[in-house]
Order: sequence, then structure tokens, then C-alpha cells
Amino acid sequence: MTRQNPGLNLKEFLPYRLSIVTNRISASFARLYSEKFNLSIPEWRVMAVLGQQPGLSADEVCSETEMDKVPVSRAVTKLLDKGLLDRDFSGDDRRRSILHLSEAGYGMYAQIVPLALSYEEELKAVLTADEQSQLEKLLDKLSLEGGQI
Amino acid sequence: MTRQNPGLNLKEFLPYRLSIVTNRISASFARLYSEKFNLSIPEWRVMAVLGQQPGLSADEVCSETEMDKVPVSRAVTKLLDKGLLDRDFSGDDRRRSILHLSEAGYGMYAQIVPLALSYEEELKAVLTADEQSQLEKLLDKLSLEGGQI
DNA sequence: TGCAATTAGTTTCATATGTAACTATACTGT
DNA sequence: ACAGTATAGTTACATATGAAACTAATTGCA
Repeated sequence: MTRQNPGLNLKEFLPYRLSIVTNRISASFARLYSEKFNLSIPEWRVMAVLGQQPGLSADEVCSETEMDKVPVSRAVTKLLDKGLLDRDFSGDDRRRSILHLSEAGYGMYAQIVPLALSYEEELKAVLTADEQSQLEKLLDKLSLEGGQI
Repeated sequence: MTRQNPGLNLKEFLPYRLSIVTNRISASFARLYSEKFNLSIPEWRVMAVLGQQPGLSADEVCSETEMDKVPVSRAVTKLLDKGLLDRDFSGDDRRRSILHLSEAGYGMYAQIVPLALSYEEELKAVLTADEQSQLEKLLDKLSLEGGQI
């Protein structure tokens, strides 16, 4: 049968390319902290926001990380079990959790951050300074408007 | 306790930003074809490469799409069940499959492609022509060298 | 006040995913 | 020719995930 190709070249298709590149990068970064510290991606993300913004509620962690509340809830449970997190509940609203890295959690966080930053440097080193700022700008634009599409 | 923040701002962290933007885009594109055509992401990817390169083996589909052989195998099974794919086995090597979109599969593919292309256009419309080519170049560089990191 | 509607968070369930084990076929070196 | 190794693809298992149902607490408003 003769078919005229409607012409979608997957390898040139923007959403596909983005996803391949990003998945490679995420996976290799995840290896970094999962192997050494035995953290899942959601666990690391929860720690990362709490390291920077202690006292967030689970719900705020969700909006900060763009994660679903279910993975956040499970990550929080695991981090509590591992002793990496402390949880209180708000006096004003006793449904609302108040989450902090524990001493141990903060210690781990402080070890991962330099790894993360040097990973980022390694990645950026592929690009010129100009390209780095282009990338920032592109991500800004795609975040703002791409989100709605 | 006074803690000096080691200074990882998740929202500015490149791997994180990439993953947020990409996941939003992938998810909204996936909605497009999953709602109308009831295809999973792996199913769509298999169809997409076979639409363009008929006769690939499952293994070749893996390397083309950067997918694991397990999801590919499962997607192929489902697409066969749905009658969207035809499978033969090579005479030279009877382990090796030869995959083609069926008539029905090609019909569906031909409907999805314009959706995909217009989605891509919508996404690119956020960017100037310059930015579009910058993005291409950045993705190239990150694909090549980011892969190893 | 008190009852309906909301919200924070958890649990359940059904599905998706990757690793490792497995089957079947093909290749290699002796 | 044939034993050992490699490859294509599938299956089994253990884990991850999201949607929806659920619990508990809070808010709104009659």
C-alpha cells in the first residue's frame, strides 16, 4: 500500500525531545542521591523544599513541588519513619501539618545539596554562559505559557 | 537551632525546572491522544515510530524511542489486541519481529499526527523564531553531553 | 447553634513500571 | 556438530503511582 507520510518525525518533535533529555537528566541525578542515601524522588523533593522552607504543610509542599498530595503524603510518612523529618500540627488548624527536617534529615540534606549543585554545574558546563541564560529564559517562557496548553 | 542554608533553591535548580516544564507539557499532550484515542504514552510512541518507519523490530522500536523493552513489549501486545498493529517475524531470524501499523492503526495515526503538530505549533508560538532555534540547539547540546552525565 | 460544604491528609484500589528471570532462537569457537 | 554465549522478546514479581473514596477538622451561612 502506498501511504503518504503525514510527517511527524518523533526525533524532531519538541515535546518528545524535551522529555527524552529531561528524563535522562532526572534519572542520572536521581541515581546520585538514591544510591548513596536511599531516597526516592518524592522523598528527595520533600526534603529539598523543607531544607529551604522549614515549616511548610504537606499541602504547601505539594504546591511548591507540583507533586500530587498522595506521593507527598507517602514520602512524608517514609521520611518520618526514617527519622529524617519532624511533624507537628498547627494549633490554629489541627488538620494542617508543620514539617521540618530533623537533625538527621538536615544532615543528609546538607550532604546532598553540594552533590546537587555540582551536578548542575556539570550540566551547565556543556553550555556557554550565553546559552545558560537563554535556557533560563526559555524555561521561564515555557513554564508560564506552556503550563496552560 | 540556627542553620546556615546550604543554598539549593529548588525552583532555580536546572534539573528540577526542566522536569516540571517537561512533565506539564508531556501530560497535556498525552491527554490529547489518550482521551480521544485511548492510547497510553508507550502505545502512542510505538505507533509514532512505526508510522514513520514501518517494519521495525520491537528492539529497534526500543532504541528509536529510548524506551525499555518491557513497556515496548506490553505496548505492542496491546496494540495487536486492539488491531492497530500487524506483526510478522523475520525469516532470517525468527526471534525478530517485524511491526507495521495496520490499516486501522494507520488511520488513527493519521488523525493524531495533525493534533500533535498543532500542539507543537501552539507550544512554539510562545517563543520567537530566534528562541525556537536556540531551544533546538540547547536540546542538541544537552542530549549529546547530558546523556553521559 | 447546627448542618452543608470545604479542606488537609490518608487509605484503598486498580494500573503502570522496572528488574530480573525465563523461553526460544541464533551465533561462536573448537 | 555441539556446547557455551548472546540476543529478541515475554512473563513474574515487587514497587510506584494516581484517582477516588474516606476521615477528621474547619468554615460558611441560615
